[in-house]
Amino acid sequence: MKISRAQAEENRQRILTAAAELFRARGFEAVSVAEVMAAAGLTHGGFYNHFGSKEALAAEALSEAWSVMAVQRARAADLSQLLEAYLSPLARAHPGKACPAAALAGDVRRQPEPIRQAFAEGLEAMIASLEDRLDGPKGEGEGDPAARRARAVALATRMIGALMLSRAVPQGGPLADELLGVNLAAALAELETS
Amino acid sequence: MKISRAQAEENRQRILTAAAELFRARGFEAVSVAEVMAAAGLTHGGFYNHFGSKEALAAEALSEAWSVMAVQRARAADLSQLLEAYLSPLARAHPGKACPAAALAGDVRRQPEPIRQAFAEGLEAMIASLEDRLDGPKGEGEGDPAARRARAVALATRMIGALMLSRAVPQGGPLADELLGVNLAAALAELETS
DNA sequence: TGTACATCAGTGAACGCGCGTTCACTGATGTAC
DNA sequence: TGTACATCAGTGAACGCGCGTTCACTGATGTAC
Repeated sequence: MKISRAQAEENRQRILTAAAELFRARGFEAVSVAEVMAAAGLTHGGFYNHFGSKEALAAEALSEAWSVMAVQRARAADLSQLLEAYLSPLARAHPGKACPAAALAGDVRRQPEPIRQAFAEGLEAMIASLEDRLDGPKGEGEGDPAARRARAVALATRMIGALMLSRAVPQGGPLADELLGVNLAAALAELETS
Repeated sequence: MKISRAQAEENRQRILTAAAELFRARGFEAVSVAEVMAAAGLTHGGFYNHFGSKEALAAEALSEAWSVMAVQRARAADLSQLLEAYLSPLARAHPGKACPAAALAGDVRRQPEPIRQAFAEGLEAMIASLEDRLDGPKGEGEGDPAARRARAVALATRMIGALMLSRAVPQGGPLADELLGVNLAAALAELETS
């Protein structure tokens, strides 16, 4: 049966939202097209009415996930609150709803260029938004711009690396908590000396 | 044809070495058992004479890769040399021969417990060897042990996170080099203030 | 030491399965008149 | 506004393919005597 254009557009968005969560939760390769479609309440055959290939879906879903993350970042009151939410047991427990980089950085390396591109764009946005929030609430004593950029790059690396590693080691063990705790403390300490 | 026991043992080791490189290069799921066997110069049917399952191979191959890395760490003259080698374009270009954590941290999260266990053991060894090398050549002014451990955990996070991210973004682009450069500089700067 | 035979590492065909993608078909939607 | 028809999003069976694993078989090795 045909569906109204508005309904079709809504379905496309649901596929994208489902894919953004499933890919983050389980990786690009372990999630099938049929599974994404089922999560969106559809059957797999219609997938190619909306996307040219699974790869095209992956690239769009990654951008979608980054967009949602950017909104969440913008909502944070300040950098320390953002860090506490990012490096939290809650974020660790739900990769499908948290940072795309921490969920997919390892996979992206083996994916084709469009996916790498989408990944890099989101990462650049994350770095830029961290940079904006470094050095006090309304940029009083900003110092060297290159140094601030470097601090933002290093901070993003720490955040993403810590969350990834904390998820990789046995859950519930001391190392998993230590990875979050140590890196959160180090990041917060660096904020003080700005 | 049957083969001598020594030859069989050598074959097992060749499978392990091939797997350690292939899994790091392309991930656990993207590498087939047949491919590993072919890389070891064998046919796929004999695989189960040596390992109970692909999963068992993955766990052993990961431990194997960590062992080789531990030897390489021990060979480094000092921590700054180790950092320069770890965060180098050469290491980035050859994931199959470099750090298992940077290659597989993203995949390990979705693997069964034995693989997570092997991952965590190797990571603990990496952290411990970094800790040993912090605070000068022969531990003069070591300070608080908990603080030294925390510095080692944070340093490992930075190393692994930087290498992973540098590989995920488009190769040859400025961001890939910036991720290595910024984190290497930050790590070396932290070494000064010990 | 020599001989007969059991062992078992390696081979390659075969298995069942799930994947990405294709396709003929359906029928409500949207449009031409 | 009403009617006839073309469109096209969604369905579900089918495709070719590669995977992990199994299995009957081979024949040099290693052992019992």
